Amino acid sequence: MPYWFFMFHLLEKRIADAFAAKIGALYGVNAPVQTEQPKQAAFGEIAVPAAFQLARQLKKAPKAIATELSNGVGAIEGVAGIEIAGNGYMNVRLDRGFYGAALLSEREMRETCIEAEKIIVEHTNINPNKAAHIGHLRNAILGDTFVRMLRAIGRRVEVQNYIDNTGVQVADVVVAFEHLEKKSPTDVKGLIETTRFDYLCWDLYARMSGYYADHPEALEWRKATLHAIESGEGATSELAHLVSDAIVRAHLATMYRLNIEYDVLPRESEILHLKFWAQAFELLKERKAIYFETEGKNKGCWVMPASAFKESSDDQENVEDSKVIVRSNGTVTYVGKDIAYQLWKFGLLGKDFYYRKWHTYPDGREVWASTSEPQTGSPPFGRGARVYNVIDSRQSYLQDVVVAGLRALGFETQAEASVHFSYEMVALSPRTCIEMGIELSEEDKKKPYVEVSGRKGLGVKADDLIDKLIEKALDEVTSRHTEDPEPQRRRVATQIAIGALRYFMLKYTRNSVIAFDFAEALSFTGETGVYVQYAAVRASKILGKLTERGEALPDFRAELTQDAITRQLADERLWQALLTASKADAAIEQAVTSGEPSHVARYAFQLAQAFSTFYQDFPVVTETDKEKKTFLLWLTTYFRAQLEHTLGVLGIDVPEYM
RNA sequence: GCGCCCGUAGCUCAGCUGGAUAGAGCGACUGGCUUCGAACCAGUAGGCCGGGGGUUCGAGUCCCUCCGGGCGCACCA
Repeated sequence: MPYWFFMFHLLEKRIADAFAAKIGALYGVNAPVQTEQPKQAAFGEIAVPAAFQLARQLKKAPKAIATELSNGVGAIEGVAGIEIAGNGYMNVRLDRGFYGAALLSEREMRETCIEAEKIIVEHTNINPNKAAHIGHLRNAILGDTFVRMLRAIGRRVEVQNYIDNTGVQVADVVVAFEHLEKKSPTDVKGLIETTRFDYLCWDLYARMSGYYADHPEALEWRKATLHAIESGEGATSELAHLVSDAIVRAHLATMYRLNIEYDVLPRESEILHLKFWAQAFELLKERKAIYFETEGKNKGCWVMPASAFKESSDDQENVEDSKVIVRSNGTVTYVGKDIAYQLWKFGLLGKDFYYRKWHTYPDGREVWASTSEPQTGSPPFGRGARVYNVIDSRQSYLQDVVVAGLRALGFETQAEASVHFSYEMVALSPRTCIEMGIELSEEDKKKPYVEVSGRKGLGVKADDLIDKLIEKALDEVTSRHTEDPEPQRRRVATQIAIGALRYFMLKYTRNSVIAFDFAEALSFTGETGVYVQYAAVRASKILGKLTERGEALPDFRAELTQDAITRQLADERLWQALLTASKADAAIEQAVTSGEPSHVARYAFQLAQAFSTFYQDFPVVTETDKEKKTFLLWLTTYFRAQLEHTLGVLGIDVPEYM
């Protein structure tokens, strides 16, 4: 509902409706009319290809139909004219004065009506056993941007970051502390306070993986540790909580550097202790979604039949493909727990966590973490109407099984509303591996990219990359503003670095593999976040220059009549600039529909390009014609607002200067 | 073996439910700062959209097939 207020959308709909009505009246055909953007600006603003679709049904030349329609459709408010082009396109030209005047008065119409339905977006989900790396950054930035997109169009969103604090990965670091390092919980507490703990664990985890490879018998330690962690008691369990809590704090700090915040941290330990799984298990058995296998390789396990999650063309059921949910020793697999968690997200489990406040961000937002101790005064979480799981595409098989679980339980609606928001991995370019001193095999050298591996400690740490970006940005800022105090320069440099990083992770579509390359990520020219920020800063600079000259910003609504706007927009360059700038909300909405944050990034870049050409072509403050100057100033403020709005959706700040 | 993803300019990538002359950025080459700061702008060169079939008024986009690359397919998480 809210986006019909956006001018471009409104006109598109108006045109589509008018044509649909005419087609109904003339030919008795009832179908929605498509509109599209013409390839070239010279063709007008909105193209209607309806004549092509009709040509077949009516057995009539497209051009003849187009002629009849465009003559018959009559006057549409906001439309200046319709032309026939090619062999049947109807190109619509907007009434520029009408459009400009509408935009000028539109501003306070951007009210957000928040929907009652809650959307849950789960992202980040990093194993709390070591520092975050660039792959995790893609997940978090993608997830956070999608959240911002949803909120921008008025949706109510809850951000969850699932913490697997009882898994093998945490256990391995605990094993390393206890057996390799001989550390007590007190020792580790000391390390947490005095060292870069997430980095320390990064190395320790890699060491432990190596140790297992050389000493397979050490896997017994892992088994015992997992057991201890699961029980929730004793020094080993205490150590595990110390490690995972400290690492979670480190991850949240890293993500906060990127303007990423969360609402709630559901933790695996509570899923265990509050017996979420037991509840889900009963449901799955009761509704016959899983069965007890009595023969074959899965003998003694509770399994989900392959037919539930695989579409096989031939109906011969392959028992080998079934998915084990409960092992023969009675323990539950990862997918099983995930089904329980997914049920909870929709409020279908019949159980809930307790929550304690984990952290309050400087802006006042609170993050809550699950706990098994009864608490009062926490806000409600879960019970989403729609759930997006931001998880890389390698897990699509498991995600399919989880959704199949919902479906098998009879929760068809919720299965439909479960979205695996998948994306491809971030790998390393061979060049970057060499730069980092990583040794590559002959085979790897030939590959276009090399997969990162936490086990091997192979990868780029998120904070290292951010630091590197900030230092580079600081050099650039310093070269332009030598006289400014260091903290100020650093603040600006940080905003630039984050802008560059977020944009870099967002400009690729979700299913293209990013071969991470330092040279590309550190680039501040061309299609980058920095370019977009620069445009916004320049727009502000114009307005700053004006006040510096002792001039005030005109009252645009009073001074710019529709006639004045029509006169100014007769200049094709200004019209194109305004048109591009007016499409921000349409771009965001389309990106939400297609689930593709890169569309917003690309629009932001186009917007900045449009501003940069405008900036080059029209000196604003020195303009002598009063009406023109007023118009140029308005366009500048409009650009500035749209740039800031779009960058905000991307989670990128506009620096005070650059 | 089965499933998913990718193949578009030298490189990195866009291309919305099939639509007009396939677009950006980087790199290369030409120009433009006594400035609302050039982290910019204007321009040039560069394409059998992996190959082959098909569907139709129309295919980079849909279907089939082949080739090349990646990732999954655990009683790991």
